[in-house]
Amino acid sequence: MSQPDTKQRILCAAEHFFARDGYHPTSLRSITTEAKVNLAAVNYHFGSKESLLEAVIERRLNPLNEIRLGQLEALLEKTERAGETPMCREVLRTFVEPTLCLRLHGSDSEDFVALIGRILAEPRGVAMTIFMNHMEPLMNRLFQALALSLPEWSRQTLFWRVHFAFGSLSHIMRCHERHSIVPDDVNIDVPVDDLVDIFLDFATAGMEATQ
Amino acid sequence: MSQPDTKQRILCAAEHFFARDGYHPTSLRSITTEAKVNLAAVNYHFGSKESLLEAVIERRLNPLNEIRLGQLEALLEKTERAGETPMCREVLRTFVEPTLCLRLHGSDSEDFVALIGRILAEPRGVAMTIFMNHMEPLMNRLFQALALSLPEWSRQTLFWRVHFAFGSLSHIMRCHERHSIVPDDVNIDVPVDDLVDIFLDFATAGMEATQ
DNA sequence: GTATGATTTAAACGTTTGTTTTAATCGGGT
DNA sequence: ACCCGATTAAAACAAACGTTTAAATCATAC
Repeated sequence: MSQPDTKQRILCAAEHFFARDGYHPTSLRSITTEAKVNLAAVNYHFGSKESLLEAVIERRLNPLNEIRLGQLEALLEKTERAGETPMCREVLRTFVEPTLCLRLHGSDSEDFVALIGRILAEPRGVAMTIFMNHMEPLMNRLFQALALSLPEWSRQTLFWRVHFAFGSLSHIMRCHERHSIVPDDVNIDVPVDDLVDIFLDFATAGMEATQ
Repeated sequence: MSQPDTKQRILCAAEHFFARDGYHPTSLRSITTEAKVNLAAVNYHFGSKESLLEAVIERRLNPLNEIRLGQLEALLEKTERAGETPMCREVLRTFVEPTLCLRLHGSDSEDFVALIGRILAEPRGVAMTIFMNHMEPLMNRLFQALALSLPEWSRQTLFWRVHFAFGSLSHIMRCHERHSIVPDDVNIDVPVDDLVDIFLDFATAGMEATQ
């Protein structure tokens, strides 16, 4: 093979454009031009534009969800051994920290974070079905764990608050671009660890709020 | 004029499709078919597809922001007369309640809420610039009011938390469709007033969280 | 070296897109 | 009754889209 990484180059270029411009506005021609491959390579290697999107999602989401699930199970095991109940903040952290870590410069997954943020914002989009299939087991486990850490709240209340927390998270996943109104004296480039804590302060308080 | 409401019918149909499918996937042909007008009517009355989007946004956003700003100014006047500081929850309410009220069945603005939710999720989209121009004055005023009600927090902290709160809000604006995983025993159709309170419980606690 | 399967290439495919054009039709003022 | 600007209608426009085709090229095994 003269260029053994054709598929990878397509995946990277597609990830880049899908994240920046969205799925529909991105043409296969712009992807293949950026990837320096022939136009037909997409259909040859992936079958269709939609299958390409699926491949882009799966390449990063599967490893990410394994990390998330691993951390969550580890936390649950640890607290159960100690006869304790997991803290809401720590449950959330197992989900949030691996996510925001991908925003690190040079993590080569920066685009993916923005892409997921966009997917979460397109309720009936092509990507949502693909995405949700890969998220459902983890989501159910996370919901269980949160119910364990917040036994005083009804499932109804819990559901909405998880919803809100995910809304917040998906919002900042989209926003390494500053498309919102940023006051002059606010620095938007905070280290990832700080951002995780800033977010967990907010989300944990929201989850634990008295009615 | 045989059909004096051609423009309005186009606006409604466009709002419907833009909200459901997004801006790019929606064709002018599907809009004009639904509106029962000729294809050329869009370009005749609005100039272009993008200008149509702008008109769709402005038709509802301007009145909405007037209500929001009116309630906010009223609150600030009232508390100032009483020599008090506005409560964070009430500041947020002036923004959130008029928004979620549009989700009411039969408010004829249900589609618009979902559309705004989508716009907020497309950082570099055509709609974002249009949208932000109309939001900036209100956003600045809201940020001022929140700083007043939460004097103990730095502008940096405040900024991020406003960001999170808006993320939560935009998320539920998109989700009168149930695209997320809903447990069987959770009823997603809560009255608007209840949803406002459920949201304000979460967001206020998040805004006021101790670090 | 030659045959073989995998990959790349260039070109064309048929649709669909937003927009423009040109003619037909309408409604109110003189 | 007639005219005129505003609106509607049908048709065509060029451009861009995802996909397919068929030939050329490559790497590898015999």
